[in-house]
Amino acid sequence: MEDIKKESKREVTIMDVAEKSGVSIATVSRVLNRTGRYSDETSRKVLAVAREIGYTPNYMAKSLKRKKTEQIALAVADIGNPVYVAMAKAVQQVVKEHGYRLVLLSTEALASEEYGIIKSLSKQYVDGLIISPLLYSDEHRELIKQAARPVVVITGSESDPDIDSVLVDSSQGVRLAMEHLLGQGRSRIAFLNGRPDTVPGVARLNGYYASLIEHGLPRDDSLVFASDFTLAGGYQVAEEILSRAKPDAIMCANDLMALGVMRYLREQRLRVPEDIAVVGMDDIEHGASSFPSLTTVSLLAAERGRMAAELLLSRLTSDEIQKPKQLQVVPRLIVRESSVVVKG
Amino acid sequence: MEDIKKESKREVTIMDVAEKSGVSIATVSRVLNRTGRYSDETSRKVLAVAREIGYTPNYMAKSLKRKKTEQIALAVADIGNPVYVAMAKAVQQVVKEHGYRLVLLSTEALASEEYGIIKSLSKQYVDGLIISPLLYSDEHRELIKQAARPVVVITGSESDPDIDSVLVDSSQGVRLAMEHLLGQGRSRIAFLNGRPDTVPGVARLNGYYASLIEHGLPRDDSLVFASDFTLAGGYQVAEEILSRAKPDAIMCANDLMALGVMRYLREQRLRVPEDIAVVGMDDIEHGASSFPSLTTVSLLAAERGRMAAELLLSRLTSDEIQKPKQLQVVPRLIVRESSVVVKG
DNA sequence: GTATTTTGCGTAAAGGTTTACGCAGATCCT
DNA sequence: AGGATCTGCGTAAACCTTTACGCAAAATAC
Repeated sequence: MEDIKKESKREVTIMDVAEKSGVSIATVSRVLNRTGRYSDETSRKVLAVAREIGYTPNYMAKSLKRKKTEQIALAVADIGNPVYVAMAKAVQQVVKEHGYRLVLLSTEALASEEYGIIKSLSKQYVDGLIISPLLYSDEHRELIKQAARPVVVITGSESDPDIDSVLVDSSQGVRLAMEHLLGQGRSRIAFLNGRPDTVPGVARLNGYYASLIEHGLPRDDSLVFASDFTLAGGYQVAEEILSRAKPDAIMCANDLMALGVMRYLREQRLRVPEDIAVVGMDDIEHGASSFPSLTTVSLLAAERGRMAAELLLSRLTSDEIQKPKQLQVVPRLIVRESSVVVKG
Repeated sequence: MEDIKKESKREVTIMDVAEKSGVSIATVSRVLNRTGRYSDETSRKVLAVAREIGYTPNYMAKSLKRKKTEQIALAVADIGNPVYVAMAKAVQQVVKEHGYRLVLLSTEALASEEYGIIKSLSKQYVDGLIISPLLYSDEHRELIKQAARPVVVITGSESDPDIDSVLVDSSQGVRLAMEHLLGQGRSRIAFLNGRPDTVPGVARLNGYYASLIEHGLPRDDSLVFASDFTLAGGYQVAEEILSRAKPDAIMCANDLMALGVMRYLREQRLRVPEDIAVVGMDDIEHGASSFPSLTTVSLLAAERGRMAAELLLSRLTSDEIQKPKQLQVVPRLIVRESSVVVKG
């Protein structure tokens, strides 16, 4: 039983095509890229030979020379969250229309991962980056400003004026939802936050507090809970919310946690919305088809993805320097069954 | 108002580091890659300079020379399907442990996309590919065999013996579920397929038919429907299923469609499982927390992802040629509320 | 003390492209 | 017919690394 070493079959290069068709590599390159001048006859010959011997360009070499990869990256915290999937799909569509490819990176909410991506971005396999960081520290901002490729940030309501950003005020979104709940006669509204050290975590909690103040309600920290933005996380913390806060409504910082909470409530034979109203945020597809369907606040993830992609592409294709842009989108309340008692 | 052209600030290269630290580029490269021989003193100096002037390697040049990118790709049909997300997460974890990065590609179920990826794979920005094709034609197989980088296919129950594959017999999975439904006393079981021209579409429909034969039931094509494996698709076709087939159970080819169907049933005030039982397939997280929770068949997506990743990495790291492997996983029935009537 | 090995580092080639430049021949103008 | 312009193509440099090879100096051996 002998070990057979891999024979490293040499790749077929542009030189092979050139030789076999009796022209120079420059000509082959011109034909293949439809650039410069060449006759119809040589074009036909070169293309025929290329197909015959199965030539495909080496993108490493190509982009080393061109300083372009025709790829862009989207870095999100957790691809398990449908809201990022929706964002990714929107980005994908836009970049594809422009002949770019999308590379999806999931950072698992690790700042170190994010730093690494931004830092080595300069010479990575992408021409630009869209990043939606869960955390958005000074270090992020510093790295992004120094990054050697265009970066667009999708984040909360405030960014750095020197950084291209697509913003949404999710604190405002929470206020919309709170207003709705209060309007439905709920008075003891618990708040289930995600990780409180993250951008959305901070913003949404602020929205909750701001809303209480607006309505002259007392701030009661025993009504505030935190989990991790996942369905399982919402499910786990639900018991504690019920036993400790005894609320008549639960405002959740995102839809996944809201669905987790509703699952627990159902298991406890509690009726939503009759016993407890539940509201989420993000407007993921599953919220529309859950039972009861979930009242939520849309932060227009797809729209923001589209805007970010278009902004990034405009940076890549134009070679004039333009002032950094700050685009904004406004949250929208979507009322469904989980928060409105229908009188039979 | 004048157009300011981007000044293309020259990247800092290994030559800059070499010059500033008074050594040759070879030495810098050795220090940076911890390879070959160099003294402690030069190491310190080089590293200091590199950090000072902010050097980061150009991966294009590096991989052109090394013929390695330290990246692998996972191509799936639809990243909007949570089952692929679960798969991706498992792959991500494995490759990360080995110092590789995962690039996620969503083909939107287009065979042409898949062909393109496999073809140009040889000189793309990845060292290997894991692909879970919705369609799996002869052309796929041919291209995969000729691909210049290792490819692992995640697909149904049969592949090519010359291709590294991770398999699961989803037809068997459907039979498990059917057996369960029949055991619950259901007799008029409709089948909601996904796209029937796909690998899973064919397999699952076959499983349905096989199951009927096993139990001596007549084949009734008016009970068979097709959609597109999405939640919205399941929702849309549900009305037709009800009006045309009048079933007492609906076997869905995947969980997303099952959730869509359940949503429609609820809107129609039909009780699941009392009026109609519903079973899905894939075991996505949302199925466990839907109401009622969804009986399903797990095809062990995460496990298959893990296996595929490990297989691919073993191909990449060992340089002995080994016979292609066919790994298999067996489906598992998961009974939940949507198919079992509890007597109160 | 010389002979051998080890150490540290530099030179230069290679990896596969794209592209600026230049040259010869064909075409056009007057 | 002589000059200018256009056309098609080749030569060679550049993109930034890694690495085989070789050489001088230092360390070790006897």
